[in-house]
Amino acid sequence: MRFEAITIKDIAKALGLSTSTVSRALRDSYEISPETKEKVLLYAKENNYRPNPIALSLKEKRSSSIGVLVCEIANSFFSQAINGIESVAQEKGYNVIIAQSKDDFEKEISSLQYLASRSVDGILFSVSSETSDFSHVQHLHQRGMNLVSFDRVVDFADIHKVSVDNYKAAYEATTHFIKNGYTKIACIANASYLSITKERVGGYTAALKDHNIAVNPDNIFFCLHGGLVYEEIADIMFQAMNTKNKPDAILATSDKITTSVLRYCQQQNIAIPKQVGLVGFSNVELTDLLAPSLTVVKQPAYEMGRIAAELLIKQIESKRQIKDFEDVVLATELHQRASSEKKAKP
Amino acid sequence: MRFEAITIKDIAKALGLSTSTVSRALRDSYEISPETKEKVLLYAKENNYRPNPIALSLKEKRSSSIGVLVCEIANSFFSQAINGIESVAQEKGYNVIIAQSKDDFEKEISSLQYLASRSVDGILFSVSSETSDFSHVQHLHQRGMNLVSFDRVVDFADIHKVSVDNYKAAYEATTHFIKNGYTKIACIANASYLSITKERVGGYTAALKDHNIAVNPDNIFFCLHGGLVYEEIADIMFQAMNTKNKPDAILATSDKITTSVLRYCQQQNIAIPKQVGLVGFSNVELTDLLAPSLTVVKQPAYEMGRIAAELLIKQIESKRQIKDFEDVVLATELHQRASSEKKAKP
DNA sequence: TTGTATGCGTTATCAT
DNA sequence: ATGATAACGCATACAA
Repeated sequence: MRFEAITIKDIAKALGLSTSTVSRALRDSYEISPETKEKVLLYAKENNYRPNPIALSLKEKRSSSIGVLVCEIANSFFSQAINGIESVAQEKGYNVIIAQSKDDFEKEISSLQYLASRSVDGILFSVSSETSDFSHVQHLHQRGMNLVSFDRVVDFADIHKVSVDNYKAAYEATTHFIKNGYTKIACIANASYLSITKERVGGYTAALKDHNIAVNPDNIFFCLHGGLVYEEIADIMFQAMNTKNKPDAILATSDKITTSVLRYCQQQNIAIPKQVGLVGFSNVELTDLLAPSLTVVKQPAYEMGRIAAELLIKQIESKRQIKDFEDVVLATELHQRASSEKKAKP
Repeated sequence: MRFEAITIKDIAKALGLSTSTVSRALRDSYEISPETKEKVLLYAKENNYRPNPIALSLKEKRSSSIGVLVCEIANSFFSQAINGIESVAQEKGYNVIIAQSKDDFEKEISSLQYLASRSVDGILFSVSSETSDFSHVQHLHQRGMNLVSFDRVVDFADIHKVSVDNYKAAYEATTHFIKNGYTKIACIANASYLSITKERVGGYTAALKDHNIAVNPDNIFFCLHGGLVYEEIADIMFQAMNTKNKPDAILATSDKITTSVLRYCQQQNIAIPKQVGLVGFSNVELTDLLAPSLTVVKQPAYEMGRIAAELLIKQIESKRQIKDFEDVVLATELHQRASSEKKAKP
């Protein structure tokens, strides 16, 4: 036996009514007699009737669900963002469907396609660090899919973007170093073409300039981390710590970079912040516990998720209103045309 | 303009064919001429045709999606489990729909109802720590919903359960203490009625007994943590560390408990493992980084998620086969009845 | 080889 | 106040 739920048809058959009567009774329509209403409602409750959301979706051309594409669910930054997204979706009556890109461009495309093929009303997405070609996103957008880009945002003029104030965070972190006497500050960032990277590096260089410290390009490191974050960071750290102009501080501009730098320092017995200052972007709750001397720039992932979800749902629902309005106009036109034809005929 | 995708009907109209021909051409049916097939396939590709999964769901009475109910997405244990679930779902062509119970019994019921109302083919769930009444789950099960219980499992005979070997893990952790000279070992566990708690405490007491150490009930602490984990653990720690028979080691039997104990020890300047030994269950990748002296029992959340998802999908698909078989039998019967009636008639 | 008709569950429109 | 019917997009049994 499989899960067989009761339908309007079943209720109608059981009570000797038509499906339309039952449907109207369930929706508490004014044109149904109180007795019938009561009968139907009672039967529905007793038999635990639930409208079939799929039939509803087909009819209403919407699914009441939103898709979320992140590179990795188990990344604490994204899981917190999803948490925020889910909380908003729940409030507004939407389902959340999750997909991962695993930082793989091909998987990103196929996941977006999958979500887009009319099973979701809108998509929240964070592009993978591999992604520099955004035509797949643009294509979806042109076809009218509701999209909101978050965290690692795409920079199209007309797609909503939600991200933390990376510039400000990096600026403040760098200033924090300078005020504490550090001057040779290295910056380790993600892939250079990502907007978050540009913003963070921008804040870093601006802070240096504002304090009359020359920006040394050799002190800015980018990484692509195709799954091997630690090894990549270890390479960068080795490189950085073995130059003649060794940095005295490091700005680690992402969660994974921060923890990797921490791990490297621990393995190499590099004391923080005595031998090298460190400010890291992080969401991992334990960071301050494990390395009390580490200054952390908290990324408000949960709030970002909430804001992005609110934006997307607002977009979905406003577009639906416009559509409804257009339908009314169209219907009126058709009606007028029909009646004028009627007049012309006899 | 909203997202308007092309349908079979559109293709049929454009090519002057019927919808069924197009449908069959797309499914590469043998009864369609090569030329027609080619025409249809070409047009479909050019116009980026995607079948509407919702219409398919309605027709096939399945949604190709599975629901996952956890208490908190942002909990690293669950986000890793979801990661595993998603990877299997992806392989098998299923969507993953996420719901959170936030450790709230009412929310757990409503989320399950929501997922169950025919929008998912099966549900993977981990009950909230508040849950001791399982009638909502049992009800779903009786109605034929595919269910797999994971992590915090329910103990019905006929619902699949997937969880880590908690007994063994706790047994080995406790033995580890004993071999290292600790004898006054306290155990901090979750709510006492949870199966995972019973297993973990069972492993702990068994290890003590097997090494001829008396089990002291005062050394076993349970917590319910309705959102305030740290405060609760801090209370327990204070209580434990201020008895005349102060424990020399602590077995922390969950992720959150482990990190809370760590935090408490740090705040109170209790050195680990010199003043107090600690073995913690954990999934947080940083644990070994921040407290190198901490022994960690890794919980294979990802693998658990994969196994649970595989089990659920297998269940869904085998049940579908049975249903198909029954349909064939039924159809044959109807056919035979119809033909015998035909014979009887003239 | 192709077209027509039906049904999945629901609601809206039109009829009674 | 209630019933019959069409439509949403798709697949398929049946008809031609």
